[in-house]
Amino acid sequence: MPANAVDRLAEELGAVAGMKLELERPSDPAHGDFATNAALRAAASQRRPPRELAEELAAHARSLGAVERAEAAGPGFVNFFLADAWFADALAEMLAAGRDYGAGFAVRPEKVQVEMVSANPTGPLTVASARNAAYGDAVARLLEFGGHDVEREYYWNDAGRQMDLFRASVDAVRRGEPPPADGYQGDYVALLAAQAGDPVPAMLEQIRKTLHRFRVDFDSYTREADLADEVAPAMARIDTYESEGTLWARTTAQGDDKDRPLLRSSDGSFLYFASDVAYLARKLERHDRAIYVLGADHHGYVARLKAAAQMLGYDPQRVEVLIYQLVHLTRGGAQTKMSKRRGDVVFLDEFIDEIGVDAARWFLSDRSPEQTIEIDVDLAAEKSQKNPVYYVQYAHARIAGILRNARDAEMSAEPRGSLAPEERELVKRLAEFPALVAEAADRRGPHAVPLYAIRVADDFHRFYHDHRVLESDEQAFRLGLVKATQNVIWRALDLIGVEAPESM
RNA sequence: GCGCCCGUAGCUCAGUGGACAGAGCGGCGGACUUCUAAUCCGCGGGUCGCAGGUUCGAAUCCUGCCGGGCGCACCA
Repeated sequence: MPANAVDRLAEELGAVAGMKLELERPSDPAHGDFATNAALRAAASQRRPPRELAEELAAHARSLGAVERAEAAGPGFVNFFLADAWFADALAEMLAAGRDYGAGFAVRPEKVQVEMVSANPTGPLTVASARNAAYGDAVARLLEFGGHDVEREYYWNDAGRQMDLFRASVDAVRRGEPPPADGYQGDYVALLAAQAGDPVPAMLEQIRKTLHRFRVDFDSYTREADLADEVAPAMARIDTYESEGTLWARTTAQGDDKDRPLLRSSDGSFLYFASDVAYLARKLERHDRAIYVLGADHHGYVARLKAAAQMLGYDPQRVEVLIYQLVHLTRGGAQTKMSKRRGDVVFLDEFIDEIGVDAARWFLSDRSPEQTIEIDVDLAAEKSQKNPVYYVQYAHARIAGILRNARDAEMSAEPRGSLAPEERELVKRLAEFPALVAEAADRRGPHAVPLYAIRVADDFHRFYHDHRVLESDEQAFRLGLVKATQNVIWRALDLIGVEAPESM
C-alpha cells in the first residue's frame, strides 16, 4: 500500500476506474482539490472521446468515501473535491511519521558515493566550490532521506604541477622572495609561510574546517597517492595502444571525442587520467553508484569517465556526473571575478561572514544546477522580508512559539467541525512533500525543495493570519496541523543544510 | 569550427506535453487590543530569443538560426 495519502488516493481512483492515473494540484481552486488528465492521455489508445472517458472516471470516483464530488471538466480533465475525512487521514500519517514524513522513497536502496568539492588545496575555498558543496551535499541529503547509503568523498592531490607551484610560492615568501611566475599570492600564502612544514596538508585542514562551518562534512578523503598501487592494474584492464612515444586509452571507441594519453612521454610517469581510471575502478568496486559533482568548466570529463567505466567493464549507468553552472557575485550591480591566484577573490569564509551560513546555503541551493547563479551579496545579507530564507524560518519560529505556549496540550488529526479553506490548503501542501522530495532526488534537483518550502510558509502564514490555534474550538486539530507543518519545514530546510530556529 | 548549458514579467528565477504561463524582489494602496506585523490582503506588468516542424494540445519534443556563458592540454 502506498505510503502517503495522495498516492493512495490515486491508486484507489485508478482501481475503480480501471486505469492508472496521476493526480496533480490544479492552480485554479474551482478545479478541485486534485485533478487528473488521465482521460486525455487514454483517449487516443482507447479510441474514445476524452470527455466521455472523463465522465466515466468521475462517476466511478464518486463511489469512494474520500471523494465528495467529482466532475469532468474542460477538454477531458476530472476534478476531485475531497471530503474532510481524507484530510484527517493525511494529517494522521504526517503526525505518525514526524520529521521522517516523506522519507524512504528509494525503490531499491543503493550504496552511493557522492564525490564533491575535491578542490586542490592550493588556497581557501571560493564561492565556486561553495556551490559544489551546497549542491552535492543537498543531493547527498536527499539520497539519504530516500533510504540510500551515502558516502561523501573528497579527492585531493598532494603532488603535481599546481601543488609544486603552490609549495614554491610559500617557500618563496619564507625566503623573502617574490612568488614564481604564475605562482600563488595573497594573505593566506603569507600565513602559511609563517607556519613551519608542508603547506598542503595545512591548507586542506583549513578547507575541511570551512566546509564544516558550511555544514558539509566528509566521510572519506582520498589522495591521488592512495591510488598508486592500483593504477597499473587498472591500465591492464582497459583498451590501450602505443603511439607518439606514449600510451593511450582508446576512449573514442566509447564515445569520447578524443583518445586520452596515460603517460607523460618525457618521464613515463602516469598522467591524471590514469589515476582517474584507477579511482573510478575503486569507486565502482566499493559502491553501486558513483556520483561526481563537477562545475561546468569540467563538463568535458563526462564522456571520458563514461568511456572509462565502459572499458573497465562496468555499466556506465552506474557513473553519474552532475554538472552545475558557475556563480557570479554582484554587489550593487558590479561583478566580482573569482580567481585563486589573484588578490581580489571572494572566499567562502568571507562570503559566510557576510551573509551567514543559512543565507549562503539557501542562495546556492535554490536555483536549478544548470542555471548560472547570480547572487547580489548586499541583498542576500539583508535580514529582512526581502529574503526568502528568513520568511521560511520565521514560519518555523512562529510555530515553535505556539507549541511553547501550548505546553503539552493534546493534538489530533481529527477536526471537530468542518475544515476551513486555509486548513485544507495547508494539509494539501504538506501532502505534496513525499512526491516532491522523491522527484527532487530522482532528478538530482534539490532546488525544488527550498522553492516548495516557500509555498509551505505561504500557506502557513495565511492560515495563521486567519485562524487562532490556542483556545480555539479546533485547538487539538490545529496543534496537529501546525506541528506537521513545522516538521515539513524543518525537513525541507535540513535537506539544504539550513537551520530551523525556535525563535527569531 | 566542434561539444555542453542558458535565453520566460523591469530584475532574479520556477515550470522535462495538458485547463487563462507562475513566484520572489522592486512599484502603488490597505490590515496589529490577538499564539511573533521578519506577517497578511488588494492592484499592475508576457511576441515564453526568432523561424519552421511533430501533436487533438508545445514554454516543454525535433530541425535551423540569433544572442550569452563554459569547455575543446602529455594541467588538474
